[in-house]
Amino acid sequence: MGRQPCCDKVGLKKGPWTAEEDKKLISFILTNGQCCWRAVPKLAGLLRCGKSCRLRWTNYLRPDLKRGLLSNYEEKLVIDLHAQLGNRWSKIASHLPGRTDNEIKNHWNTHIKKKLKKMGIDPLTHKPLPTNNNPINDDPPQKPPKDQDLLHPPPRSICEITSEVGPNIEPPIDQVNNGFCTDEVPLIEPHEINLVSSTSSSSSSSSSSYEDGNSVNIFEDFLDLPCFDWGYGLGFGDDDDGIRSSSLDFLIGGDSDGTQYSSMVVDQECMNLFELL
DNA sequence: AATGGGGTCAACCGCCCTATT
DNA sequence: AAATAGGGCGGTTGACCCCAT
Repeated sequence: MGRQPCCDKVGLKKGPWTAEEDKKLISFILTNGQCCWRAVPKLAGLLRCGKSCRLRWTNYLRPDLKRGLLSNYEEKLVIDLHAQLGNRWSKIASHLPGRTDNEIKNHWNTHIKKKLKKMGIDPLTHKPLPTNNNPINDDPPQKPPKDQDLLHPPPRSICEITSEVGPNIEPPIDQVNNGFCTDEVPLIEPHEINLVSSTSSSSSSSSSSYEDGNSVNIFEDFLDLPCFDWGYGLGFGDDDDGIRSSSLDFLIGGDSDGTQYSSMVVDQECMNLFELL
């Protein structure tokens, strides 16, 4: 027989997460690490589906997430990667540390698509839009490129396309990124992780509004919690072979507009502890 | 001030691949 | 090998916010 069902979905809560639920989930994962998601709601005392917990964690609560709009460079990288990978958002997100597939997908649909169309570029094919009276359908069914297509990209360089995006766009990725092609974008180093914790109420902060109307800065809670395992796959110095850095120190930082900085260090002892879990 | 429309994004749904028994 | 569940992923929805009228 197979595994046990994920959840029976009976009596489970749906909709926006409350601050209380977030705290429970965060403290559970910080204490126990990411394990079997099916067991998480039960063990954490949440009336949520394990899947919902996973989504909440990966898309919102993960401490290594960047918040706020994508930079010009990130946007360009997304366009570039989308030209190669199609709507494989998770693959695209894996090249942008601190960004989630959901976030990139949303940004694509709400910003980039329009931007490209405005510039006469078909967001699906990344080629110039036809100029005849046969405009491209808004959302025709899109086939993801086959692997062999990825190996043999279209003749027109995506750099040619993305270089048309606008005057604010940065130079082609291959030049900016120390000669890496987009499939070789290096993972961010632990010391480069910069978690912005703004006290403003803008949507680009780490604050979250809850259904009860409260707004909570999640990272304030993190600072009170012990060191923990970020788990594999979070991009903290993990390379493709699963090798982790011996320590993780990163900033919960800010910028020139007065946002405070503080640092959190996860040392080897802590890492060893969680190896055992 | 009211309201309608558009934009944004967190969260859910359902499919599919992989792992497990 | 087959059956089944877990987890990941892309698509979609709906609530909220902002802005123009």
